[in-house]
Amino acid sequence: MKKTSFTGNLLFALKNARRWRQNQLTKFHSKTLHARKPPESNDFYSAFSIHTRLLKSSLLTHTTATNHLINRYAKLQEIEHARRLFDELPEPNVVSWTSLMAGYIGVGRPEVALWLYGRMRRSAVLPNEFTLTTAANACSVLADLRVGRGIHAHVEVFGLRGNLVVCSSLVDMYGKCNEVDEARRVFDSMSNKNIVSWTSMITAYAQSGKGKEALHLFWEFDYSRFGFPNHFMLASVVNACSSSGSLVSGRIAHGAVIRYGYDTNDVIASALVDMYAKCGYFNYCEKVFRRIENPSVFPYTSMIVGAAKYGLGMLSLELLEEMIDRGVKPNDVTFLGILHACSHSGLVDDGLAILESMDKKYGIIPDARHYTCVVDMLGRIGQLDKAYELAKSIQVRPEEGALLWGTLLSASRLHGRVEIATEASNWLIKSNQQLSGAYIMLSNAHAMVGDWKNAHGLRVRMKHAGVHKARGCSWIEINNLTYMFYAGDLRCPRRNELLGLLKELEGKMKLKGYMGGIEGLVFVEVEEEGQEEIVSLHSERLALAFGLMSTPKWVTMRIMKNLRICGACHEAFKIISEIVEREFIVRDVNRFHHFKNGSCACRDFW
DNA sequence: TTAGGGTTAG
Repeated sequence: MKKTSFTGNLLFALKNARRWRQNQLTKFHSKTLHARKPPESNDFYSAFSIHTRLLKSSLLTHTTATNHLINRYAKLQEIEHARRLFDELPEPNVVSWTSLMAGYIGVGRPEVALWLYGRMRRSAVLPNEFTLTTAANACSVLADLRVGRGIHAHVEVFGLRGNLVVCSSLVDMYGKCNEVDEARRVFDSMSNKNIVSWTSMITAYAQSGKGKEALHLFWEFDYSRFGFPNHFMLASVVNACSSSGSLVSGRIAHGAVIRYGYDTNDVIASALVDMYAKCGYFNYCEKVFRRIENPSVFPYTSMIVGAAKYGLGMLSLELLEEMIDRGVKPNDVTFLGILHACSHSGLVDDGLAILESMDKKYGIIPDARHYTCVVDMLGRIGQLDKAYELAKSIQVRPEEGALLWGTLLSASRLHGRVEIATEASNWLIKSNQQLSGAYIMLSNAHAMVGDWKNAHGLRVRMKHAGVHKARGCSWIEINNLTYMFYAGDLRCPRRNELLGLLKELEGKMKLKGYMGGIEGLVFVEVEEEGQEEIVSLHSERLALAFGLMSTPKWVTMRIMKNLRICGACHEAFKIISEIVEREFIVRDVNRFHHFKNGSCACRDFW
């Protein structure tokens, strides 16, 4: 069947869903009936008993026999047992090395797997396709591009570029390292492909924020050759829909998920909850979530984060309580969501109590990301000194510090704390992070005290360093069309009408207790910075003006520079779109630029 | 005897 569109592909899938499900059931029963060993035998005690037998018969120096045991312990995540057996092997072969490497990845220590690979390369044992796949997998987990490229080179050297599994793992590795073009080159070079390689490539696009490209690739996926999309692929497609903010595609994908019988699948449900939250339909999030019989930590976290986006911090806290009552253990990301929710709903005391309890009650040690949320929380309510002290007390790597000090910079700018903003900017410049914002901030700080020479000097330094400020923009999809809004764009012939509406909305917002204002956000009227702030204000203020937020002052609904769109903005933009000219409607959204960190912006579109 | 794809934050 010829498929020409995403919709076509999904409709085809829906039509064949029943046949496919029947097939799956048959396969499942046949697998169960013909299974040689019941799964219960594959546990630690059975491994231990084999271990004892090998020990008694002095076979622990026999490579093949011991490999079985290493592999079994590795799969059971009993890595210390596997390691001891390996260390005692007089002649470990490629299987011994690969099994142990895979074992270390399985217990969340991929760096040890790569270290073992290095040791193996220095020994007389040569890697095979299994070893290189495992090594590429370790690089994926670590997002280690440098080592990943080395593994790719070894794939070429050992003549394994034609191996389907090896190449799929390379596609995945490049995708996880955010080198999506490289992933595509490997994908295109593959003469053999299957559903896994296609899923890897679709996922690479979706996870790099290139949702449109992911969906385009999905259009090309040929069901008749590779079979119907499975739950892996559908989860990625749903993720691609949220990444592109495409509600229309998301709903169609949801239809396919239901008909394939995956709607209560934990992982897919998490992706659906996330998609509806990002596309502005929180009611749907709840519907999807409540259909899951026993939600794991993933859907709970998606819901907590979704509620946080809508300023429903109390709901996020209730969900945390609910999951704990049901015996679901929150993880580090759950707490990020909770702290984010507290920060955006002004629940500072709750947030601080949660931070305190993370380690004590749940055994999760807060890291730089959690502290960044707390700095954000304190910064939003103007407790800049506390936020600054906290930021200073945390030891961070430059990448982690970019977010931490960038957050502090935004908060100090918002509250007019020039001295803290200057400290934050200096940290960022010294660490070579977020240079444009830091330079502009420092320049503004000098300008504020009349030091124009230094203010100008910093601008010149910024130019010399090749640092440019991205132009802020927002976009929203309505009826399958994408509407773009640029900061400070004066080309709209009815801009006065639009600005009048914004003014009116701002007035309404003030009545609701909003204390901020343009003067509080921008110290000196600097073109680039002013543009960015105005855009962020548009979305935030519009959302607040519609009275959809529970605690307006702290709710931020930034849609600038990313694709997270809230329901309130959606409504607001619907109204605005009625008064702006058609030239603001953009049909081709394939030219999105993407930042390395996964956030997404559109530049130079016009 | 050893290998690949999906979800949650900012």
